[in-house]
Amino acid sequence: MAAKATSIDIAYRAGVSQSTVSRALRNSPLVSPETRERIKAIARELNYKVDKNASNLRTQNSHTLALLLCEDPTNDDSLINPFFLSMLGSITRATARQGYDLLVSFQQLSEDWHADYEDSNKADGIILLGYGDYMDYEQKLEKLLAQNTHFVIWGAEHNNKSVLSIGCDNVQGGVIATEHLIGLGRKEFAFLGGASSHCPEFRDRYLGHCKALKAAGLVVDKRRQIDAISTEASGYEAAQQLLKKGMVFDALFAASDLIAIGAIRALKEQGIAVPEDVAVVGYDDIPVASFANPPLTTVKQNTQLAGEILVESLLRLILGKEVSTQLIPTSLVVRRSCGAGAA
Amino acid sequence: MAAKATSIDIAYRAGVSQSTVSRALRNSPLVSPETRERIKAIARELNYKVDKNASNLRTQNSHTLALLLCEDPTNDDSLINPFFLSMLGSITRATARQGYDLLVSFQQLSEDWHADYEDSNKADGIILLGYGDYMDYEQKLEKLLAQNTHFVIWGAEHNNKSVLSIGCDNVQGGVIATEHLIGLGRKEFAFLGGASSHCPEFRDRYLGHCKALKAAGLVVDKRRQIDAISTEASGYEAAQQLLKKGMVFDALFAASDLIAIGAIRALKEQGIAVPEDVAVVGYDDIPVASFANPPLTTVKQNTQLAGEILVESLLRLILGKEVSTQLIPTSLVVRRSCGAGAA
DNA sequence: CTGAAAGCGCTTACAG
DNA sequence: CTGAAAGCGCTTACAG
Repeated sequence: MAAKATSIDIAYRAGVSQSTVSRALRNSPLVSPETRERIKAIARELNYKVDKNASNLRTQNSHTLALLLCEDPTNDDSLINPFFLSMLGSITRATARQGYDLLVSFQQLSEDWHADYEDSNKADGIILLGYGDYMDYEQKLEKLLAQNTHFVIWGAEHNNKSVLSIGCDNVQGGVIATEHLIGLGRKEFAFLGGASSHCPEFRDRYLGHCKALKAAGLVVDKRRQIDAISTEASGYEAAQQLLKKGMVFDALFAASDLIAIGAIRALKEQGIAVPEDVAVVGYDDIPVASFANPPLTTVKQNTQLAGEILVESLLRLILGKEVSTQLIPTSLVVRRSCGAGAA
Repeated sequence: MAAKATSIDIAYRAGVSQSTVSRALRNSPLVSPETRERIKAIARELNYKVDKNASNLRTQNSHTLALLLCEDPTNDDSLINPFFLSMLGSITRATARQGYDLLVSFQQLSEDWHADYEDSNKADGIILLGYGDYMDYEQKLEKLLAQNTHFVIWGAEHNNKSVLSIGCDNVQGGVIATEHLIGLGRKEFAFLGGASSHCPEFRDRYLGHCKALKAAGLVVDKRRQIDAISTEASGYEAAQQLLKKGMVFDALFAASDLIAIGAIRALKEQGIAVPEDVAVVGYDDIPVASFANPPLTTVKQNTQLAGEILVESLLRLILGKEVSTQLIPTSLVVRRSCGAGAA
């Protein structure tokens, strides 16, 4: 394998200094167009690429962002939440579009994650992507702040206002899902998913849910809210609990699609028809949602936009520009599980 | 923000030379245990992290791998094949376990991808992950080879033997799916998915399918093979074509789960019961498979193992150790769509 | 066991 | 417009 070409090799062939090569390749106006083209031609020929380690060392920035996926350690069996996949896709694209590279890693594997990337100059900033429970990371976030690390987290607004967070408007999502069901004539609601602040996304969805109920003059019955985590099994169990308690309801709003799908299975087993007896709406619009039986009406998060805003905000933060916590609106995808006409 | 600490700052505080600091932090046996601990304590206190750009520049390797997702440009709407997500997860984990970082990018966005990472010393090697059709990349692969880039591709064995490929044994997958259906008494088979070498994974699944049929003394009817790409819509359409041609069959093997799900929809629309009239087996075991109606029997690829082997092989290649193209065995996940007893 | 020194390949003031 | 030179922060022979 021929040794990799350096700017000195090019300088030698072009008969100029190494500084000129560097300038030409960076399109500096200080170098004459002819010289620049000649140098570029030689660079192409030698398959030259600027050594990022050297240029990053010199300029003290890496043009790289790091994405940390903070997952529940429960589902480590290579089962990533499909919502994250979608986010990963849009973040990857947004990062590339901005001319940055993206390092990806999982939180579990690096005890020392809070410092790993930016402190070692491998990344200029960090995106934290996790579902819900950032409480566990509280201390680590503090440390990140203390170290002046540039980072942005996905999710609900954080208690600490200095933490920049970008997330979908979960309250609004809860509202539109509930309003839709109310509009279809439903009156007795159940909600599956955590309502504690330990799970801020779910809590906000529940808050939106309650807000819409109150606005419509409907009862909020705390007994019809059952905690659940975002798995099919948990949704199944939560719905069973609800039925075992003898609760009567004609509408069910689940804090995630997986919960909704598990709940539908439990309802069906008890001979309860969806949507005839109970209308169901989920949250996330994961790919499975459209294949559920009946196809699931759900609140969709705009992951495309979310990824772009995450990356853009982080970049602004890195550049010292003004940034602010943002909420991204959600939209309802109507399918059959809610009892509306749609296919 | 306090300037980042360097090894010189530590040396100053510890009253030793910078060389000694570097040695201590790298656990060199050349430095006395007491000195080492003292230096490490100071490093911790100052929140010091080795500057990767500097160390990589010096050692000329990056301890980073790059993952290039080569997707069909058709589904760029942040819709990544869930199979890739699973692979991404296991590759990320395997990479971290080996002490490497992982850069992720999508092929579409970087015209010049073949050279981007390794040539700029940002990565020591590249993993190419794509579904099927590497023909489009043929030239780029040649270039990678010519440049002596370290890379490994996911998928079927490549014509060019110098290309290191790791993939699941698609022929064997086709065999076990078909044998299972034969064991259930099915006799007339249809196959949905490309059979040309343009789509090597699908072709191999088809070859395995035919192999099993022949071994059982059953007919291989080319008219019952319809091309399809890995989408629900394509599967739906392919099944419709099959029916329109008046083909009779009691078993259907689809080259992917999405194709199978689309096909089931088409069959149902024609009043054909699955699995009673036609038993169906898919391929991939994507999350949707277990939620399909009926739940889909499918061939599962061991993504966990695959990710590990990809990473390990690439690392061996980088280190100049011996490596060889490998096939990973597949397994059948039996659900209801094939007509076997399982739930 | 430790230190002084070279050098990885760039970028960018500084001097013409 | 161009070149000579410094320096980014490390690692590692070399010399003790």
